[in-house]
Amino acid sequence: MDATNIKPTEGEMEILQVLWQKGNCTVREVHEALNKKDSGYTTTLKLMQIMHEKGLVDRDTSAKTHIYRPLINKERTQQQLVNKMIDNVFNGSAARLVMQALGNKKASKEEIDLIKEYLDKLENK
Amino acid sequence: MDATNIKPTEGEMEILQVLWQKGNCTVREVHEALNKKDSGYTTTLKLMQIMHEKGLVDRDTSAKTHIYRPLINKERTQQQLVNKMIDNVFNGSAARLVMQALGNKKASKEEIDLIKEYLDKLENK
DNA sequence: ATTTGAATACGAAAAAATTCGTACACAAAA
DNA sequence: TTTTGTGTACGAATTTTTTCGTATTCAAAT
Repeated sequence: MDATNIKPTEGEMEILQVLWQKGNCTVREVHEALNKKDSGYTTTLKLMQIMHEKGLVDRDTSAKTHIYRPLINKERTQQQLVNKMIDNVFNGSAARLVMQALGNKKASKEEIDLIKEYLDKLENK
Repeated sequence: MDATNIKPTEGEMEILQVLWQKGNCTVREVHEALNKKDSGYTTTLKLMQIMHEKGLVDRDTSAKTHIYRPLINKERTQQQLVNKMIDNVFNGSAARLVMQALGNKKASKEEIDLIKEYLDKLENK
């Protein structure tokens, strides 16, 4: 199966987040990074094994402790999910999504400036 | 059960979209708006009945054909989902989400201008 | 050599979400 | 009146996702 069009589940996304951020990881590292109090180590392990089956991650099994790394592209995956959300939640309007995202308390002054910069760049080409 | 903190499933979101857009609807109207070739009428019906149980929608059963309307707030729900995505997919950065959303082909010149306007408004207060 | 601890493998249970078959109600058309 | 079409109700099957129990392996500490 080709991983290009695969939509990771929510749990898988959480794991991918860690892998994208920290690079190669053991299962334990991921599990600890997630800091899940509500599910055990073997759950994370199983999830990562399934992700391997699906082709979402690769792993090095040469040592006893396996090392996982993401196989799918971060930006492309994010784009897919954002597009899906635009369609699914904002009736196809990217602008609406953006405004909703900016209207919340998570958007700090710095972030807003960053975006203005980005918009200027977008416009000047 | 209080619907405030409920996270609609994907299927439920699709239905809510229609209800938010069109206002009061029959099941058939929703089903047709969704234009799902892969699932039947009773599936949509059942989903909407479950949504009623959960308190996501209300319905008028006085006539034979029931009329459904959304009970949860569109903006608040969108906000919840966006926040979740920011955390879950963009490591907590709203700016990243926004840029990803704007970087795609769905963001037209008009949309970008809209957002600039919005940002100016945000800044001037 | 034995024990202990940390790791994987894997089947299966549990939970969540989706889908559908079928029964039944009722109004309108034949 | 009978038939037909369009509804709802609702249990159950299916599918997807998450969770875990248990067996096993292996290396390091005792």
